[in-house]
Amino acid sequence: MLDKVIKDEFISLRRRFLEKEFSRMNDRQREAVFCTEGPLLILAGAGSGKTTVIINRIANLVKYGNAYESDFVPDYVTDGDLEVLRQAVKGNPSAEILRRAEELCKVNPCPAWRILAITFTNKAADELKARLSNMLGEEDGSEVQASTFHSFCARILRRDGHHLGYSSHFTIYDTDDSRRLMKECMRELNISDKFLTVKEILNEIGRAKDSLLSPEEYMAQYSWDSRKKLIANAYVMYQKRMKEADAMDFDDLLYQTVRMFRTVPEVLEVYQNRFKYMMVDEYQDTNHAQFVFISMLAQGYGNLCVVGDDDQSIYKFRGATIENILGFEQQFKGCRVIRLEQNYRSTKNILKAANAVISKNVNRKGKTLWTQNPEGEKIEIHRVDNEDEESRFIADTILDGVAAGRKFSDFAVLYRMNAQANALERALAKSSVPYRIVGGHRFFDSLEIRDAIAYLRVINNPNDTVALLRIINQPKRGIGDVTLQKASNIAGGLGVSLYDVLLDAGHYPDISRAAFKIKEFTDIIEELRRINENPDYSIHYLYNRMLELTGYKAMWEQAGESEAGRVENLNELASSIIDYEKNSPDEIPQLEGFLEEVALMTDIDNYEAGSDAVVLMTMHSAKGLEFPVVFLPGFEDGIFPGMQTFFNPEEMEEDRRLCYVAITRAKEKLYILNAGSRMIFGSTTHNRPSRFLADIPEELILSFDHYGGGSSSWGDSTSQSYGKFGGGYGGFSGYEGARGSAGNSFDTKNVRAGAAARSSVAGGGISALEKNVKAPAKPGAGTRWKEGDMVSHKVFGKGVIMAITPMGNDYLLEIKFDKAGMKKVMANFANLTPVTN
DNA sequence: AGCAAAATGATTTTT
DNA sequence: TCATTTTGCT
Repeated sequence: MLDKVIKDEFISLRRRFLEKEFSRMNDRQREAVFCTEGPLLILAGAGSGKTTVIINRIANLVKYGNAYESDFVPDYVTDGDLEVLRQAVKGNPSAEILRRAEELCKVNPCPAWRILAITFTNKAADELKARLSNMLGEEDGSEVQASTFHSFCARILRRDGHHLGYSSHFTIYDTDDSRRLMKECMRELNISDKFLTVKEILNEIGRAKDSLLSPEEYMAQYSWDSRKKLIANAYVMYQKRMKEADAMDFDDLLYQTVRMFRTVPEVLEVYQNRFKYMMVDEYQDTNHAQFVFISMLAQGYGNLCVVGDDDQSIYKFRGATIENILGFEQQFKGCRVIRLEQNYRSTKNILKAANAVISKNVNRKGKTLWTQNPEGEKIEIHRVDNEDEESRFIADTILDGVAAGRKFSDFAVLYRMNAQANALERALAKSSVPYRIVGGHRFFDSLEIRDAIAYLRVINNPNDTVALLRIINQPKRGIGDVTLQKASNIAGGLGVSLYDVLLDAGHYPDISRAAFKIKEFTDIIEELRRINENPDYSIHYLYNRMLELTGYKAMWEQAGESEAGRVENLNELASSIIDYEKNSPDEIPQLEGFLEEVALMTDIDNYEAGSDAVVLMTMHSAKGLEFPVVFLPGFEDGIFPGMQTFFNPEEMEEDRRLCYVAITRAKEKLYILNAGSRMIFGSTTHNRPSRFLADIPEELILSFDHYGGGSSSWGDSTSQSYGKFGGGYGGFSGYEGARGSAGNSFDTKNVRAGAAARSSVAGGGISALEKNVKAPAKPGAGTRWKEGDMVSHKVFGKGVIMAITPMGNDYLLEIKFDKAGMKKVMANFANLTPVTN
């Protein structure tokens, strides 16, 4: 039995040694690193060194286990050992001393493979692995299970999914595949897309899966609601088809895994026992299913650490529930909470602005970031005429900055909508500013790439009917919809896959007419499948053969100059495949592996700060990144915060969080812009400055007003003031112009502004509407209305317009009809004709 | 079956 | 505005 004095000194020395080991972190961060046991919530503000904490925490677990908080002392500790520690904690100890000290300070170190680290992006997972390998050595570093929820679940399901009747080769469907499949289901169930759109149904199914409701449970729960009953039917058929195709969508990956954990406890136990420590990054972005998934695993050892920032929860529309992070303390009793509030990224001014904006939110844990960084420059807020001026201002400011010694890559432009990128792109190109757009149209979403991938998917899994239908007549092979419809029916009747039917199309009289053409197609696929199964051939060889044999590439090559980009993309995909083959951990890289990577990949993963170019991306995509100078265009009510947020406080809070995220991307200088008028989606809007601007304290900002209501230069006419908002803003919030509409339905989701609303609002404001000239007679081609006009309605008959209210892209008319009485109708949908007395 | 014209939809999108 | 999807026609 060791002497208590020795014990106490040993423990205290061990702590000092560990503190020295992790001395590069601040106190809070270190506390998070050493807190290894039980549930832990780390509230990590923007730029607070969150990733560093995660990495060091894992490193600590692998190297020292739970040594810091443990009072365990090994029996063999001698006076000599104490001396080693004493030397190790002061001055510059020798390597030998250090090595022995490290040995002495281990308490239940955890093997790297028993640590699970969940991230949201592949990029984050890869980064984590790279930095861990760097810190712990390749050996341990690569053994830490760092992956996304989805790829981790996919791995589990490939191994154990047979319990649910899935093969280990199941295909992963993306949203487009799901849409196609749902369209099929709706056709068969006779659900009109006028009544329920594909999107609505898939959204609802997504929510059901997120709530872990099976089709049957969903049906039972909502049997009283006829609309939901229809959705339930669609859900049932959709899941059935997915199973038949041996396919899972993104939501299935989690939903099915949890379902399997519930029904087959032995499988769950395997994973519970394996993972002694678990960490979840970006916890504020988890949804309910992910919460249940991770909770189930955590029931094993209970060592669950989640890291996140409730103020940066911006993916509610993807199912993220901020309640997961807000309620963590309730859900995991005895949980410890550590706040990381010191920011290492931004200036004091930028942080103060961010704090001020986010403090207006009610639904939050509450955190105030602080920094030791300098005060920094003030935030510049500029009001300009329109989006072209806005873009020009940004281009000019960047050029000035570069002239003053900055790099192009120091600048980022973060916008709310991808559609805002167009104007920026034009201006930057005009000024020869190198730029890069991240996100928006994704490479893997382009038509030709999706087709090419669909071919590979059919080769990999011919039961993948969605992929098969996508490419079977692409290029045209004379296999039309009618034939495929019949073939599908036969397949359904026989309980086999569509491809099986096609394989011996000759046997079925219904489709025998097309049998020859079908055989030509299946012969090609069979040939390609043989190539795929032959280990002598690489994936990229298979890919090239596929492009040749199917005639798919030739199709685009013959399509002329305008489609040259598609051919380029097809070649680009070949490089991706070769890349995959090079980097694949497998001895012989498999097509299946490539397809899985593609299915779970996004373009943001490819963002690297490599080239010296200005970066353009959405505020969402920018989360986690930082730039010396940030421009935030489009700070206008109706754009940011968006229109839909006005009536929905929760949405408003989400947009406010997004604003917080955007502001905190800036390290040194922040420019916020807004335009008096803006052309978006083909119609012009007139907007007031964003209400978020009012939240930023005056003393932090420099305000410039270039808004001249038509003047196109800010050179001389610039009014500068050091208070808030230089001049008065003219204009009104409303819309002019859009495409014409001939609709005569009252279905609000189809509401569109028609040519009827097109006008040049010179004087600004509703007055322009009121002053407007008499409506021309042609309906739908320039018709406008004013109060007192006599009109005729298809259903309601004759009436007089009593009131006009602008609403969205349209106008709400209140009409007193002779027979039908007072009615409210949308101008562009009422299909009114003027009545002249 | 295949084409051109018309309609449609558009916030954000870690997988 | 713009790309893609649906439609209406031959």
